[in-house]
Amino acid sequence: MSKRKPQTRPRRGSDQPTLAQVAQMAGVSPITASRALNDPEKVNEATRDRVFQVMEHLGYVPNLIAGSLASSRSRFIAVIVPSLVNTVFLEVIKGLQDTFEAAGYQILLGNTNYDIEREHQLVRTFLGWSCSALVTAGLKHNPACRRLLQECDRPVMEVMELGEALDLNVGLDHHEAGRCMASHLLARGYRQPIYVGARLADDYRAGMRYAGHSEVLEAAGIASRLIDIDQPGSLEEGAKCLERVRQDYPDADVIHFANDDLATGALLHALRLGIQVPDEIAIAGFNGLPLGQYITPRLTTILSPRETMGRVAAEEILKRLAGKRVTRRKHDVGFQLLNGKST
Amino acid sequence: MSKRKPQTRPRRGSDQPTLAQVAQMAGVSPITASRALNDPEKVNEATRDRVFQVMEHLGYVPNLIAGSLASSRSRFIAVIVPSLVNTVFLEVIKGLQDTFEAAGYQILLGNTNYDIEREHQLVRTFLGWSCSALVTAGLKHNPACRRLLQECDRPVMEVMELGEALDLNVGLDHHEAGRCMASHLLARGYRQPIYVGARLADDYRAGMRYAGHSEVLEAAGIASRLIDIDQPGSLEEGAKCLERVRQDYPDADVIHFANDDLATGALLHALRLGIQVPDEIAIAGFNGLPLGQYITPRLTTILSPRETMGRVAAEEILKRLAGKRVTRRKHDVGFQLLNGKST
DNA sequence: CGCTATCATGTTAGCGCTATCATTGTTGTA
DNA sequence: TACAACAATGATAGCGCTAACATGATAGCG
Repeated sequence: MSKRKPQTRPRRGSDQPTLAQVAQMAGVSPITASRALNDPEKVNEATRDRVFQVMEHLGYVPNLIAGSLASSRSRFIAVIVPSLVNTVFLEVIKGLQDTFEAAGYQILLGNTNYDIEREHQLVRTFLGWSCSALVTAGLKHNPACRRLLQECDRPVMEVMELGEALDLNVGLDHHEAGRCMASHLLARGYRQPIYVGARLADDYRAGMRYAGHSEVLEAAGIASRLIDIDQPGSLEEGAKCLERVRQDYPDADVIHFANDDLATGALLHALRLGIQVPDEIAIAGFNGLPLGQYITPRLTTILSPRETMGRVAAEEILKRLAGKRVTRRKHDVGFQLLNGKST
Repeated sequence: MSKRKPQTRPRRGSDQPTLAQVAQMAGVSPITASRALNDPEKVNEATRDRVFQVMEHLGYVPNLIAGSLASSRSRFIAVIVPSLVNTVFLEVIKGLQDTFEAAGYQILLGNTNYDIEREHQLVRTFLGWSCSALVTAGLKHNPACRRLLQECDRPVMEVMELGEALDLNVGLDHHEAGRCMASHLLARGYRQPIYVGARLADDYRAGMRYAGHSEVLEAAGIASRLIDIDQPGSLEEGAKCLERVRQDYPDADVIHFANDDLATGALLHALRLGIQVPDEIAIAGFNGLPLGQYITPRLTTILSPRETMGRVAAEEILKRLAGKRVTRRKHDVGFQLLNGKST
């Protein structure tokens, strides 16, 4: 028998109408239909209207995958965060989202769960989607991931903290924030402070704040003391920590918590137990969450401009993508001491 | 008259290595290299190792866009929520994310900002990315969007509330939740309740809870009263509402808030003003956020299983994508009355 | 030994779109 | 009138990958 030679092998992906079909019905070439969508000014108005009418009629939905492949541009922005539980990252994401969505970009969200290998995997995946830029929380990456980011030839933005960045960098100086709060505590007369963090190995930015805190204390001749619990920060853990400090370090006159969740938990628990804050023990936090600002006594904390961080990061990336020369690679969004009544 | 020369027109997208290059270096055909990645069992182990070695050597990153186009499958899941500010949606997203990411799917997150036209636009975009399934918060869509969802021929999941769904549906009965809380309030002896919501036109699920609330009250011969503020729910707005109720409705004996943010704000404000809760006025909320459960008096509220909702929704979709017959299209995740000390 | 089943790999032809260059007709202008 | 400049559209050839089918080698079996 005859061997079947190159015969047409049907293989339609979806049964959606294609640009080619639209073009044919409108009596134009596919490229004109394409231009009507992506470059409307280059197409005669009458033609354009006709094309749009057919699109409407057929319920045409552009296949963005095909378009991206052909143009090797994807309008994706990769965003990699270590956690979605923490509202801090959520607010950064929101700042990014609002800005990028308005500019017609789609965010690809990745969550590493504080696993640095996972980050590498996510970066690979997102590069595979031809993302236009990458945003990652923090400056810590494994070597392979760092190499990928360095060589991927598109804007790479590291947010949250400032330091030796690969490319763009928007954040705040956590070390300085730790110093700031410690100085405040000293100025208020506290001499037996204790720092309480939650999983500092993961939340290494809290560790940086502790380093700043220690530095200031030691300069004043005071030894710094640390408790690092093995639970994510929460109201409940904050309460537990308060009790633990009262028991194990009865001389402590102030607890400097790594975040507002812990601090607020401790504060509420103190109220409940009838412990006078700040007279018996003072409490400070970090983040400036609404909650801490809404209880009495108002929590002393440091406000981190989270949404701003996302917005600024997005704006800088957009500038780069628009081909503008970027003068400043590093943006310090700063922080603000909220002098409450808990210290 | 020589027309034109079909001369080769170079056009490389990125300068990344391609599968073809990998294949050539490994001395196999492209399809074998492709199989080594996507169907490892179908390739001889020695060959596979050789291919992987070359990939490693070249720093090959698979172009997922090309792969998706060729296979018309994308491993994207579209998730459309009306807001990112509200932690409620965040927790649903988290449930979705964890489950889908573990199954190798990537979430495409869209935020409508309570704009129903925007939802339509997002659905179009996401269909353009050949997403494998769509998840939207709520059952309300504009007609064009509804048609798209109906005809897109892939799993469509509507989460948050139960009702007349297009396809799959996971959520809870908000009307019943409203009834539940109202019954509780009646049982506790309150007779002058007032319901306070924030932007009920947007947050229509809170409106459904109000409907349930009214129904129960009216059955008991009590007229229902409503305040609908034009701000998103927050601690601060909750506090303002408390004052407003005290002034405009001095007879009110309980405030049933549409959410815990408002309720907690009111509760904290009452503490601050020295108003006795629940003796002078009782307070109830909805959601079961940790905060409300962590203050004294503990907030009476209804716990909505948010992360569970996301997880169940993802699991149902995955079942469908795996080709399993889905027996139940509708999943009621229920809710739980948290009987606190504020009522 | 002939025959089928299975494995490992290859050939060909797209997926649906856009970059690049080419072609036509129209207008401006010296 | 000649010619450049432009506006509108089209022909062709990919983007990088995989589906569908094909092939050759080896194994299994009565």
